[in-house]
Amino acid sequence: MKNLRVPEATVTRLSLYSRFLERLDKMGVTTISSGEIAEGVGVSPAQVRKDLAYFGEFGTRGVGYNVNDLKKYTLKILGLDHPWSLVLVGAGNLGFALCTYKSFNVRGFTIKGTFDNDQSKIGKNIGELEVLPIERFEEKVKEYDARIGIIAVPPKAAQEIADLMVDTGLEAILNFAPVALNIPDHIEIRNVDLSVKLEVLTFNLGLHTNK
Amino acid sequence: MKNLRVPEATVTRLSLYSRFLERLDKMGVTTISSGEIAEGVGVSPAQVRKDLAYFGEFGTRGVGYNVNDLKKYTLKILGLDHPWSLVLVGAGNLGFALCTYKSFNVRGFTIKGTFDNDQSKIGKNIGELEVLPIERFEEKVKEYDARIGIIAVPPKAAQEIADLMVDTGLEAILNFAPVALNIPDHIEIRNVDLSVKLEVLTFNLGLHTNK
DNA sequence: TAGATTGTTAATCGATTAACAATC
DNA sequence: TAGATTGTTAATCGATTAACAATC
Repeated sequence: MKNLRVPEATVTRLSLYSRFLERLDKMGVTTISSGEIAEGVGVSPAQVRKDLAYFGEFGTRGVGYNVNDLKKYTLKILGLDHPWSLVLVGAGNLGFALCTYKSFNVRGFTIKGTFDNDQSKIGKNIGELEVLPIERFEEKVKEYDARIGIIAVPPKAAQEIADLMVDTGLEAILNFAPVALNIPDHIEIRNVDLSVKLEVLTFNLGLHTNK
Repeated sequence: MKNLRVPEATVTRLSLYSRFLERLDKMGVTTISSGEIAEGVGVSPAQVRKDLAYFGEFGTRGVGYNVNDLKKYTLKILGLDHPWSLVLVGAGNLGFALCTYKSFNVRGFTIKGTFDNDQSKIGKNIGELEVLPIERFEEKVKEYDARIGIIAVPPKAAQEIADLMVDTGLEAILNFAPVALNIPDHIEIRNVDLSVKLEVLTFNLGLHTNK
């Protein structure tokens, strides 16, 4: 089944399958069933097959999937068959953690530039990366050919930085600031909202206690 | 409509409403309509009313909602009418960033203890918080009366730490390690998966380019 | 051939949206 | 009263699950 609108939940799971397959591949596993993938990432076997079916027929009936092939297909589908250059604004503790976050590199993401407007941070190094003044943002985005920006500034500064990213021509934003950003429709944006996740937990803990 | 099963998406949005209401309340806004809340967090007005209706009738027809009251109700529903003590394992860059993350405190979350098994990290300070050896985890969880644990260790160590948290009697886990953890059903777990979010972005950028 | 597992369809389940009566 | 906005129901939409024929 090609060319259907793909649910975002499917894309999210595809990313999980992909990472799991990469691990299996490194371990030398050559063949795997939908049931084993399902168990490995915590979903149902039918779901795995349905998700993959959006993009093609990758398996062999009676046998399963070739791990290395399926790994490559999933990477291709996710756009990870080539590396991605990112830029990050906000060289605070979170920005620092993201710049040094190993799992990004494994998947082909490299933060090429980090920016801040705080004089006490500019010029300092994060690994091999020098924190640059926000004034040099546009210049560097072009130089690195970055299409994705990460926002790791305090809530109050987030909209301003989002505007800057849009104006500079970035196409996608990963936002860690806990605010809803106003962004034109043609820009992809996803929020990583740390408090919200915790609050889902406290809500559920409350449910148990009250019953 | 009380006592229905509440969709997780509703809880997530409730958390967004709650934070938005807190901001409005601080700004001195006293009354607000579902349409204004909707605009503030980026959903539809019908959705706001439907979400709130799971928990009661908080508004006045023809008028809207009292900001301060609704703020308090949402906090109560989310279990945020009292503070929460958290413990965190993994004093790397991400653990450090989480320990110093301001937005947690605003919502009543305090990381009371940080643990690691790396001798080079133990004894160091994160703010006023001393990094303790993992051996003292259980003792301190009891002391702090913590019910929620945060996992910020490398993928390979994550399952082991999850087991430790379960054995210690924690009831909920926020996992930042990019692996699926095996956890008994009665423990609440949510994953914050940074790469996955980026990959949803690259997938979507690919869609645009291919058309 | 017998056993296993995929790909796909149909059935189920759940969430969102639209519409509007109730009511301030 | 007229205008505004909620709470709720019904309609729509979409995603997940179950089942099974196809086929290795």
